[in-house]
Amino acid sequence: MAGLREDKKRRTRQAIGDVAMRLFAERGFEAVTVNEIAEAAGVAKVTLFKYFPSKESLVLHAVEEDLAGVVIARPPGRSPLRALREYLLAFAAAPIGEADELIARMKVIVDSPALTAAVNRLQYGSRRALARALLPGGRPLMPCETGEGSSAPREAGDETPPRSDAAGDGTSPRSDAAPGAAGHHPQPARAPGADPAALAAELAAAQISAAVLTLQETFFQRVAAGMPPAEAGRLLRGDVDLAFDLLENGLAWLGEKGTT
Amino acid sequence: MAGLREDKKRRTRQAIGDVAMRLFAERGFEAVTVNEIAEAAGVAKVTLFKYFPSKESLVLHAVEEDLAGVVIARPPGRSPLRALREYLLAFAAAPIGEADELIARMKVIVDSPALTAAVNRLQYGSRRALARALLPGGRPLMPCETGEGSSAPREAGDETPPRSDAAGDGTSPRSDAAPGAAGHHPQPARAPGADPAALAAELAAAQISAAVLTLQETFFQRVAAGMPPAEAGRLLRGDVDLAFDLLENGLAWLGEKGTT
DNA sequence: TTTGCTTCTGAACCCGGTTCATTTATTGTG
DNA sequence: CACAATAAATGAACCGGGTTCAGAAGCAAA
Repeated sequence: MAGLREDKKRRTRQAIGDVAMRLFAERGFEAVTVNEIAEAAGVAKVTLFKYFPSKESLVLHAVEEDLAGVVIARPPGRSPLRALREYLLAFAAAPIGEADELIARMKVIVDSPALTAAVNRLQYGSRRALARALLPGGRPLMPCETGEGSSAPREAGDETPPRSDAAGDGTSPRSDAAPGAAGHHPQPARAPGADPAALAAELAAAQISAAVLTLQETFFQRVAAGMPPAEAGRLLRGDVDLAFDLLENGLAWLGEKGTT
Repeated sequence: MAGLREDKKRRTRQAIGDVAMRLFAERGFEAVTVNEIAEAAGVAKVTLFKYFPSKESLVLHAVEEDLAGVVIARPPGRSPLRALREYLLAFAAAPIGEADELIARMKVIVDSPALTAAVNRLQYGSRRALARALLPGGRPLMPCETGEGSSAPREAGDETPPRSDAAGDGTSPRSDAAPGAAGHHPQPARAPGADPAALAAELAAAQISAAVLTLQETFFQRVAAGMPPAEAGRLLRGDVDLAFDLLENGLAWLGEKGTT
């Protein structure tokens, strides 16, 4: 039960990740080869790829938003948008541990086109999940009872750093599959039928997801540029409110001048 | 001037693209290697890569939305959202030539995770351009004085065609760059300063862009599933209206029942 | 210790993409 | 027409991410 073996595995994984981040921070993501990382970590390349499914995952294994989970787990009576807004506000207010390591990671991400693209890809995946969560699909989506305005003050320090990842770190390398026959998407690719509710959910998910990604990017860039995380968090709170006001109230103001 | 050479080049490019699409349609994107394509087209691999910057670009060289251009070129007095809506409605209404070839292309794209990811990447690029276009440019964004409605500056299509896409079809392969020194992003990565107007533009662009991508995907999937393009276009018109109504009026309805 | 399992390893391989020196057209000029 | 100058095509070697495979440790229970 002790899992002496498990322990060694955990430490190996940690070691690989650490040395990789160190090299990336020193020389940039694209300038470090996986061979170097493996050698520096004292393992074979093939071993490295058993612990991390791709080079990208060495950086992104922790970066993951599970918006769908937030929506699904929201307390009854709360609208999805409000749940998401509060989730992000809580994230912005949470003290960020290990700032240095985090800053380095963000710097590496922001400085690498390949990695920002990978972040985008991750977001695309979570978007599909969010769309399903928004659909009154499976179970009771909205009790409609509209709890009273704004009480329910959100248990202060409850954790919820992004920690909620379902299946390990995304960023899988080979999606290869059978060529001849049918499609082979992660998601079954929603039926092309003309269900306006499904499309509405998909559109809403896309908008929300894109907005959250933009917030995340802005935050990353600020931190990567050297702003202390606490300060960046403070700014992020304002940004979250702006973003969700836009989401809720729409962009009709676009084209008029005084936007505030 | 005749450009006998140019002509040959054009035909070679066409031939490569054609044979590639044929192979992709037969066996799927990932199951065909560039070596095969080159051999089947009767050229060397290196020649293929002189005509197309990447394997993906063999499929995506035509797929490109320039939303920023639509916004910039809109007639005076028209809001960006309205211009975009009309642009998409026009696209939906336009008769689509060469349906068969188009269907095959969409099938290939929809069936390949790598290609859908690439489409996403393209969209990400155009999103930045759209954000810039939504910002009333270097100059006065919100003088707060609210000039009457629309007379604003904006000499129609004069200089500063911010020429979004720099080099032909996107999907370039090597973004490599110097490791040690500063960043090297395509876009200078907007300043992390806290300009709410810039952020609002970025958020609006993200939402719009995501919505358009969703529309595009839906359309693609319908066509790839065998729906005649004319029919898909008709459905697309309704979808466009739904999407832009959502964009303009917001998602506040989320969580209430009767969506419609 | 022996048996059985998991993990690790090295080496070869695939594929997308690039470099480079060389060959093969095409073009413009005397 | 011949002849350079120029542009394009070629093959072969190379790089880096990622996989496969046979076999060599390492650990656990007997």
